[in-house]
Amino acid sequence: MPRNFDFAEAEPRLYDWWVENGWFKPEAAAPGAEPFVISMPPPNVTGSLHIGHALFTALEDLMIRYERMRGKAALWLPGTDHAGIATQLQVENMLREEGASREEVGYEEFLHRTWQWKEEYGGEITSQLRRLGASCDWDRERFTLDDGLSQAVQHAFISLWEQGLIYRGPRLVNWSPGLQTAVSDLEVETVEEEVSLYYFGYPVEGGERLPVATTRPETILGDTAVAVHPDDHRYRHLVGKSAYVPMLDRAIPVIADEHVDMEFGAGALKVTPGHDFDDYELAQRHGLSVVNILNKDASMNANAGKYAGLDRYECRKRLWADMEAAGMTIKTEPYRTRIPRSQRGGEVVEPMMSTQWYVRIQPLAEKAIAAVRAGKIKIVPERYERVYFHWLENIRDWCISRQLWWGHRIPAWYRQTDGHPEGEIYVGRTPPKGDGWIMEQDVLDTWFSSGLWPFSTLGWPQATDDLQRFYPTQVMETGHDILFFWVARMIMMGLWFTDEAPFHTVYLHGLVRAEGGKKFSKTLGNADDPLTIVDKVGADPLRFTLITSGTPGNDCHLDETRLDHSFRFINKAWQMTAFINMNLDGELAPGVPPKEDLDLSSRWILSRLHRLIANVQYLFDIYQYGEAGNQILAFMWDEFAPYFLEISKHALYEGKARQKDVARRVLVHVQDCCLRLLHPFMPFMTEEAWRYLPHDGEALMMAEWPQADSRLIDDEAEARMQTFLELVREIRNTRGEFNVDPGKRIRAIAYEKDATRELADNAHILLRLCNVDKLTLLPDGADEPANSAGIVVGEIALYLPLEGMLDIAAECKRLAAEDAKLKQQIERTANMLANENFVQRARPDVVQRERDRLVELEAASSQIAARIASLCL
RNA sequence: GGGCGAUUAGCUCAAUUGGCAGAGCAUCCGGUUUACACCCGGAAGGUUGUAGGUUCGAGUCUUACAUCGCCCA
Repeated sequence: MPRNFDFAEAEPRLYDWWVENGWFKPEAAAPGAEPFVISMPPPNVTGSLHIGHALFTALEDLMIRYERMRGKAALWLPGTDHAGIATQLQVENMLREEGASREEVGYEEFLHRTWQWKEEYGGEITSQLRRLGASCDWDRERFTLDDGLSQAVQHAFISLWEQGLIYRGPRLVNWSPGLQTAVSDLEVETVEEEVSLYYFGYPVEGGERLPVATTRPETILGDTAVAVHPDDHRYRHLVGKSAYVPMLDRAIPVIADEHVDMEFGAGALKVTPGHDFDDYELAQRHGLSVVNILNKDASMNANAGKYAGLDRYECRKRLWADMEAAGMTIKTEPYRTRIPRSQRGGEVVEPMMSTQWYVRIQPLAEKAIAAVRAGKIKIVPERYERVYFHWLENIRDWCISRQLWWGHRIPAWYRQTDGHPEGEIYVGRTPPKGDGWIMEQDVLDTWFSSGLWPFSTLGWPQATDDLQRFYPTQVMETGHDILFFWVARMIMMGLWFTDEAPFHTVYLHGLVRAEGGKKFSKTLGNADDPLTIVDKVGADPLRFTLITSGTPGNDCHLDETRLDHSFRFINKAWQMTAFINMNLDGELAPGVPPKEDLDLSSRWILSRLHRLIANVQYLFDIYQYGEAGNQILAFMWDEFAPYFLEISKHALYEGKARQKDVARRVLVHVQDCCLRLLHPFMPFMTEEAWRYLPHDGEALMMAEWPQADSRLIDDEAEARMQTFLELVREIRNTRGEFNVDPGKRIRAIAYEKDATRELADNAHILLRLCNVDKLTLLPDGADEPANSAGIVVGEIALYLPLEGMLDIAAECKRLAAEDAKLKQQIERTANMLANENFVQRARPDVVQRERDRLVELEAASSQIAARIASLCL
């Protein structure tokens, strides 16, 4: 076995080997095996791997590998998302570099170029996932613009239309002037920013001025009313009169509405229904007209009069300057308010009137709420269920059309009637009979197709074999930041179209943050490329670190020192395997030796192991993978390696054949189980190391997941071993105290009784762990050993003859300190037991534990006292 | 304005139904014991954000507050 695990060599080799054997496919399981399916959250096809992908890969691959080892027909279905806006922007950038534009090359050519681009770069992300060890079924890989998925999208759209759940119409939408498309509410981020609040007097008939404040003066040009609160005695008398739009002199009414905030600004409100959502609603109530003053690129249109053609911000400046000159302005002051910005690109989004396609979402949302309420879908962590409900209960119709070229073209057709180019609408895959039908130009929101992902990837709407066998899926694992965008929409669409919850569990992970606590993202430019980490340390440490760095749903920081620690743990586990491997010799009977052959340390380590297995199982059941990983590490590094491996050297190097065999079988069993438990966390090292242990079966990834065997859990062995290990630590400390050379072998002496006889039977423990080569038992009443340091753990007292090295004064000081510590603990425990309430109300096992502890502490204390009496007084 | 999360060792984080607060890194001391210096043995480091409440017992449950972060309006 090689001295170190060469991850750079082994990772690609093992991955190819796994793939070649078809083990990533659900068909690798026994026929009729219960399926376990995860649809991979499809990364953007334009994207390259960032740390968030690495996290979901680590988690999902862990779940999949675990279930696969449990014998399930595990299917992790991978794919990518066409990411309408993002991809289109990439290709437009490319064209710009060539000095061209989307419009110049034209629709057909642009799509051609985009597909070309996708073919060239779209595979990058999936090849990166492979480097992390993702055990997905690549033969089933899907892309949201595939034929099959496109048909699913068309089918869904047409069904919703036929059910009256899709409508088209002019509404106020979030308009992205740079991208020149509508975006949904979710794609707009509002962030508080420092802006100016402009105060001015609105001219009213009769010469009065109605003071108004706005952060967007250019929208004055689109005002269709000025509103005051009906109870506002300052302005009540103006209601019903006309006001005049500054610089345009357009007459608009002064109206009264209870929604006007008398406290804000100067107390009156300018109403711009064409460019403000609240004003739009207000206008609806009052039957006001709507004026649009913007072009699609956010320059001013003809309704802006002499300002037409100006950019929105240029217009703001000019208009304000003109109003100032006209003496209409009052003041400007700094003001903090929330500015809506496009999630993609960051430009300020304008509410604008536009004709778009919408999903009437209420009926779908109701089903989605009911499914979670009824427990058909569980969200982990549970607290996100409230977030989910809140969003769905207040949901607004979903604007699904986008003015893009890259995406699923809406299957709708228009024909001119009575001079209206869109006078007649038909929805269907192909145009209806007759001439003059023109296909809709708009495409669908990418999330519309993503919403179908768990079933469209399996062949829906066709009743394929895969759909029948693998749908519904089991777990949806993704980031909590896309709970609304994606998870809720998948649940809505899944329930609506398949009448089944698309998965029974939603596991939401947190975001991986960089040093400053900022969200990793490409636009922030601080996303460390996970592959540079993989190049440096391999995929296993990255995966293990990501999984053990946080708890479900909570954000975590990726800490380099933890990464380093994971790397060293992987080396440690490799070295442990190497040790066992080099101590094998010939055939070994499989499984755990019979109980009568097991010595104390074997019974102890097997008990600890099976307790660990039970714990890990419990933790996996409640999705606490990080804690499970940490417990496996702690068991291996803090118990198995430093104690059992060391102790086993005695049997291996000096034992009889039978003892060697038992030791080997226990070592192999424990390490084999550990590698199995670790495999879902770190597939590469474990797979490679496992080959060097005796094993059945070809690959660890296809080996059985360990089951805790309660017959091997042995409280008594654990307790007695615990005492011995405490003695070991005490001896080490005492040696240190008196500067005994670590390499020097020393003796120990004890009075003979049951516990010390057992210790003598296991004297090799002391030899291997603290270099005590001989334990002498004295009969009762024998003289106390001279020149010895004394050690007490529970009822066992040991004397370490230290000849010239012992300093009596120092030893007395040490004993006194030890005694003081014991007395303190005795007091605490005694007080607890003296408390009637505690004894009567606490759980019996807790009370018993305290009683046992008290007995042990008192035994130790009296022995220390005796030692002090004979040595120091 | 409403909701959620976080606050634990110098730093990054754990702590499974409430039962003696733990790791890693950093710090200090000591070690080339034939699996591992990618290592081993030790030490130090805490009023668990603040103030109350429930309980025999609170990091954990509860109330209020503070600071930071996120989501929704």
